[in-house]
Amino acid sequence: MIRDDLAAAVLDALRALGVDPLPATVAMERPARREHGDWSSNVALATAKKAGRNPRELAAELADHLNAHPPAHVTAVELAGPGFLNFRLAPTWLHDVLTTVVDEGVDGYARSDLGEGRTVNVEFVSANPTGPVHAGHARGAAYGDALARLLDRCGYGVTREFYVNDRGVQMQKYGASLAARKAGEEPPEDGYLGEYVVAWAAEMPDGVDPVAWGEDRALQDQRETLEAFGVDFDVWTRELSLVDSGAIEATLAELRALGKVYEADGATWLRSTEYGDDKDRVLIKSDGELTYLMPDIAYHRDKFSRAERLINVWGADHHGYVARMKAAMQALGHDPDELEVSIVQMVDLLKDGAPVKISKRSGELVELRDVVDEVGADAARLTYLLQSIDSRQTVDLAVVASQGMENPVFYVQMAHARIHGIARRAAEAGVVRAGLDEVDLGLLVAERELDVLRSLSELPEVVRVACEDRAPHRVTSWVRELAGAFHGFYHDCYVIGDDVPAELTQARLWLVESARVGLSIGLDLLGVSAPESM
RNA sequence: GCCCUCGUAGCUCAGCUGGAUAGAGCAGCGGACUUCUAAUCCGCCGGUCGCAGGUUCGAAUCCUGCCGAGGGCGCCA
Repeated sequence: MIRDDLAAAVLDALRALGVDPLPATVAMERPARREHGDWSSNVALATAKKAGRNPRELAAELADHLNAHPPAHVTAVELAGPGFLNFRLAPTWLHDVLTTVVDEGVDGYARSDLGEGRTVNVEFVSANPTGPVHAGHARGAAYGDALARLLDRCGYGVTREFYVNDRGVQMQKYGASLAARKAGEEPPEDGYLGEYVVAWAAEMPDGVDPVAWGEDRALQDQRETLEAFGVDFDVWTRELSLVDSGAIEATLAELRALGKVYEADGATWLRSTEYGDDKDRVLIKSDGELTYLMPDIAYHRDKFSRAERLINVWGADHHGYVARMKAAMQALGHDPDELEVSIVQMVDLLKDGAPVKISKRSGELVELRDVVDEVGADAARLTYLLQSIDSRQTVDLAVVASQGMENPVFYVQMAHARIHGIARRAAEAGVVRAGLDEVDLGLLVAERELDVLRSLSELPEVVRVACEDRAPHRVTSWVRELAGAFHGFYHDCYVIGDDVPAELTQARLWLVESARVGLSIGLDLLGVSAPESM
């Protein structure tokens, strides 16, 4: 890659100039301003002090040396500002990018071995099996799935997992609510009041256990809805299966053997304060019932037996739970850093201009199924992936459903549709794309053309950083940028036409192909479809 | 009181882990269609990066303290 080539050349120059000590890394970056060249480095500023040199003088000497021994594609190296080195490159470096993109293709370009084949388990959504998946779950669903896609592209062995909390009082209340509705009665105190309970109760056969039947019904609904949203899980783990397998007992026994639990006030406690938690936590209540925490510890222990690293996607209302779970894993001998928790901040939902409060118990909710039906999975997913999970998000369903300019999903999908529009036009005109090695990419010199290639050149870095930072929204930003560059190209540079020379048409067809590859990769990472026409 | 996240243009948000004159989209104003989709493109307008210190060649970015918003501090899940 050009970045590494330039960095290596700078390092050689530093060595040739006798700079000591040499920096561990040479930073190369894309300057924000075009007049600062195609690439720049702050290496003189960063190393001058330790080497006992004046930054500007050092930069000047480096520039001289590099101009005397220019790396491939470099036409000029300039000293600028307090000691920056600005590199100007011939467009050939971007033609190389094009070749790389189309050679490596959708499957190969912007892939990395960051993960080195390590296994990672991403657990997300994990809605209780007491009702449908609602809009409150959707942000975590879109995030978790996009993160899994990123990890996969970066060389991790990924498992998408859904944890089913099918044990405990909520299930009993849910079952009782179903039974009451079936009998034509109101749900009990603290029961589930949603309309869906009425509908499902009407489906429920006579003589079945309402809790077990209700769980299956809810899971079926959740699975269908998530599938329609583009999210497929590899593993669904039921809490009851941990009871049946003895995993909970085994985990408790292990913690006891390790001396990490004690009895007090009639309850059984975990010594989580030994590992940085604020207070010790109850595992078994004084009435003999397990807390939520105990099976969850067993569950995480189980996940660690199946994957080297765990990533939990939790809502902000669960962040207080992180310290105790990490403590529990540490007590069991795991490295707490191998348990990551991505905290997704809350979503404020706006429907018809008014805020919607989500509450499954009261039945006041917007089902994800309805959102997908109304606005489509693509628009919904892109909306949720528009911004960092660290920021609280306001989702206005009217905006997501709109086909106007305020909705970015059409902007990016349109770019992809236009690419295929060009292909259709080429077919009509009888233009056949020649082999890449027979085409003169040197004809691609217009700024609009080069902008597309510049954007494509950044994708591998974007994917790597997005993966490392667990930040799929960076991919969203990039996709919008590439789409913008492509629309500009599309507007100004005709690919097929009487006044476009045949050679230029050929070069541009390959440019279009490289844009198609880039857009396909980006949209796929987000789980957004790439339509061929709109 | 303690912990987590956020505070950047009228609105919604980026900002590549410290770089040069802080960027997009929307909204507003003004332009561009005989040609591959005008669901597009171009220009203009718009900022004490919450406030105050600190770290250094250099801070929206890192540290500390305040202010404001949201979330969390159960033998609930």
